[in-house]
Amino acid sequence: MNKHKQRSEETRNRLLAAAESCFAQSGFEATGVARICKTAGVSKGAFYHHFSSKDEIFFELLRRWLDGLDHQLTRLRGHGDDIPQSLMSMMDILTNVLQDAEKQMAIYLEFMNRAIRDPLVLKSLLEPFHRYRKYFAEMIHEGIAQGTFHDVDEETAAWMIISTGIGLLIQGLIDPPIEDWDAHIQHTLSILLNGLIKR
Amino acid sequence: MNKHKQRSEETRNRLLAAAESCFAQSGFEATGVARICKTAGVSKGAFYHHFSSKDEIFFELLRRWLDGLDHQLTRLRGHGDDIPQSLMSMMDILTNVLQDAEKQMAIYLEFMNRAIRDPLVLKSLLEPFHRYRKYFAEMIHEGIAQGTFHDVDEETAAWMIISTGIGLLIQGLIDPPIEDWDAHIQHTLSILLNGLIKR
DNA sequence: AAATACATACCGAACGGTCGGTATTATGTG
DNA sequence: CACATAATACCGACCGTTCGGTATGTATTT
Repeated sequence: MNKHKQRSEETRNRLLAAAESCFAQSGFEATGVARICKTAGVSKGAFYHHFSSKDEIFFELLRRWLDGLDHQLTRLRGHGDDIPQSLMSMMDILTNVLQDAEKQMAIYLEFMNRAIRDPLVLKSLLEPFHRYRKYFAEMIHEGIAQGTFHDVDEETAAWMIISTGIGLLIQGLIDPPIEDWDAHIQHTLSILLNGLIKR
Repeated sequence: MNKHKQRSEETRNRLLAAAESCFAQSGFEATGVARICKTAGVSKGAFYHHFSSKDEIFFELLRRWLDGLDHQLTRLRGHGDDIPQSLMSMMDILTNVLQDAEKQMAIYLEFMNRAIRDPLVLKSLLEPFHRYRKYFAEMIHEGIAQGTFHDVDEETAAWMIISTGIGLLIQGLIDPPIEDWDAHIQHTLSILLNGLIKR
């Protein structure tokens, strides 16, 4: 029961990787199951042995991504009460997302694109989205209470932080000559924090 | 020579409207030409009489949208040197885009989604994008020269303004319970300007 | 032998696009 | 004016291809 499991898991991962690459390259609809199989170097039989449909492999991809985000979020949770600093480190998550995805980023757009049409995808996407926003809003609330921040509307500010993240991601996707993501993001965040911090 | 042109143009517009609606609802790939025709209430023959391919009608839609943006941009160009005020009015363009699209917004995502894959779409999208960014950067440069703004990196700030716009659009798409776009955008912009204006 | 992990061959549906034909309108001629 | 001719706008059956998915067979491990 070992050789089987090993081989099986490897095939499954190859399929997932291939699907991710194909979806990022051509989008969900334009990608055929046949091409995923060819990219993975396996047959259609193998595909339908591991996944019941093209949809299912997409959902599995989405699930893994969201799990990764969640993992990063919980790892960063609550260390110290220097709010601006915490905000900065929260945004490191974004940096990670932007950097380690790089060429595969296009699949995020695919996630969003499907989310608009498919309520199930929407729900999966929205839940962590809201968690993020809530978390940001709490931090800003705390910052205001401490007197560090201006008395801005917390919800709006949280919205804006996420907006900035999404905007950066998409601009990075569409207009890619970004040499130094890290510096760019730092720059952007400092402007954003400037708008929040009292001086 | 009149009845023909009239009827023809109306059919063409019906097809364009139908295509816009279908693409927004289901995406480009998932929308069949047949459904566009059915929505428009005309035959396939009519479709291929007016457009040489499904691609072409998509490009026409994109072209019209970009033309609209350009029109709004040129109408607002250079009136007064109150930089923050000008910036605010520039952002009115965004408000317009967000509001008058509303239900049809999803097609913007489709534009972006295709831009990643199709160099031609990308070029069409990128050019006005760059124009916007350049324009914002110039305004910020002027603001810095006037002493109104902090000495931030102009390019980064321009990037950020656009990022905010895109982020708002996408969040509005995915997470729609926005009752009052106008107030929301005003709020957001004031935070952004806070980060730029000296006090 | 039984089960697992795949490969191959194939199916019906749906796709974008074509094509021969018709109905309506504009135009040239007497 | 009448009437033939040409051009335009449109119809809808149809074609080749590709798609997601299935049915069935085979090799390998337990």
